[in-house]
Amino acid sequence: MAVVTRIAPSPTGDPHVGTAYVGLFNYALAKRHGGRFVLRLEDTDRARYQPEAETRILEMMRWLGLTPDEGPDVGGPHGPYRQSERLELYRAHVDRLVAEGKAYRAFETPEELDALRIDQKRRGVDPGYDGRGRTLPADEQARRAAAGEAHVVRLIAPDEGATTFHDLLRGDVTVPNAEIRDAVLLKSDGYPTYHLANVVDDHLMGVTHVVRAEEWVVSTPLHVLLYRAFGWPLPVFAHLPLLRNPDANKSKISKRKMDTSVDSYREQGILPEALLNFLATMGWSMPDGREVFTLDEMIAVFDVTRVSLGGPVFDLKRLRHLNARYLREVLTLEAVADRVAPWLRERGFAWDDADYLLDVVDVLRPRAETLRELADQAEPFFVDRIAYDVDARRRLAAGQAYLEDLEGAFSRLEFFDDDAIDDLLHEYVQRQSVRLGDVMMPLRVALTGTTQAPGVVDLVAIMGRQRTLERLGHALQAIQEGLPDDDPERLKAEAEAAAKAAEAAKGKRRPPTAAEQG
RNA sequence: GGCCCCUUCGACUAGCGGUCAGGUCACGACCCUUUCAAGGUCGCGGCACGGGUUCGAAUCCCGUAGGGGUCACCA
Repeated sequence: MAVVTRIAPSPTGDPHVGTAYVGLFNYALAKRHGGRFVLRLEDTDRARYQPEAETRILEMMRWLGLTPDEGPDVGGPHGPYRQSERLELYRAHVDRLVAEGKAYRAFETPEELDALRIDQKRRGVDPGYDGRGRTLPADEQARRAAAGEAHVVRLIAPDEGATTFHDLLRGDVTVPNAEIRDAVLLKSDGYPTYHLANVVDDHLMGVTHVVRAEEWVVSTPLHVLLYRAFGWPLPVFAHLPLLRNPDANKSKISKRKMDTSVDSYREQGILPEALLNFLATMGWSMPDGREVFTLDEMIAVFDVTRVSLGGPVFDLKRLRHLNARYLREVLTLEAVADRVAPWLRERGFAWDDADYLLDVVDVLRPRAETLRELADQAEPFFVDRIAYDVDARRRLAAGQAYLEDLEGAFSRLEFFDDDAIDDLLHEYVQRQSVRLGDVMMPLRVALTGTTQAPGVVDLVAIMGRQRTLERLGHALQAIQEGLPDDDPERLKAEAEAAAKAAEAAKGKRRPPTAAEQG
């Protein structure tokens, strides 16, 4: 039997890392068995619905490479894949349950239910719907409904006994039926609740394995009751552990306590393959212990049974470290250059030949954990003017004499390559009988404006004679003028203004304002 | 609070009756070194607790504690 899994996100906000997490495992399970992966939008909460969230979820899946075989954007034999477009289906199924006496129409208003809960709390009784609507005669239910009276449809859940389901990861889970109330199946606005829509859709879409987050464990018995009411076979259930906040208690991951938006990580320069790899290690591990692996490598050996149940903390440091490893050892130099190029262009940086970019990325990639950091550090290689930070200015003044000598030496250097530069520098240092750093640091600072940068020989070689001499000239001038460029804030503001202007010029986001044009 | 689930270094995990309890991140030290990184070496640090079962328990059972989830006309 073909394996069919699904991810059923709710378009109510930013694309969530939890969706990516559960999506990854569903995708891997389906692909491992040559099955299908379905994406279904659970947009039945019209109060929280956000139209743009829908496209952002689809875009997130595309970005991650977890492309569904069936879904709202790609279609499929069991569509539509948007629950709001399947209302008739749910209504028909509910009608059937009502006709068979397995569900009933209940007419309590939300206010009445609130009052009931308050009363129950006061009496010290467990809160929850008490099934009072069950006693309303069927013809009475039908009459009031036909008259247009607002109502919901509830499932008749057994009061006695217990319901058990088998979880692939936890074994049998049993919940007393007394805990399962007569759940609302169809809301008064005609939309189904999660429970109904979920069961109906999973069945109709042929879902064989329901892999979802642990928060659904306790409602699974209700789903089992529904499957039974319809006379449908049960899918295999597996509940993944909940991703946790890095707080003391490890509570369920929430945007109140940490960044849960995949878009946000993308904007920070996290690579999709690093995020996937990271997510894969949350509760799961490669049988051979490898910690860096691709999606395909994961699929090749994926076994949902290997999922461990402790709630894994979403640790940013580990994500960043993994991302850094992708930048410097997993992806090829060319690939990293391709990834970072858009970030550089966004900053208004330009380069003539691809090799220049490659050289820059080559020296920077061991120093950056994200694409954003890489782009930030690349700035001195692309801008015309650099700003000197506090440390830099101190080192500059101390190195004035060396910089003057080197300006001459570099301009006279015949072959401007790595070896020649290296020789020149070391010979110079030896002749001056000073410490290497006394010369290198002022030079580094003159070239980059900061003390934390790649090796000087690399810098000079990559920047080339012209840019190197320009930088030295500018630095020497600055020193003579008492370092008037000692306001990095101002230069930064200028750079940002320039970048904004470049962006506006491209007309990407909006037309330039009159002020900007003038 | 009721119910359900979970419990190996600070974090992510390997382990599935006999291991000096292994790896990764983080942290610390040292090496390398023109700075910062990267890299290398080493270190720190754990089976929640108590009972069983067994010749033998991180591994099996029970209890306790702790944590999480859930108790909506949200998913």
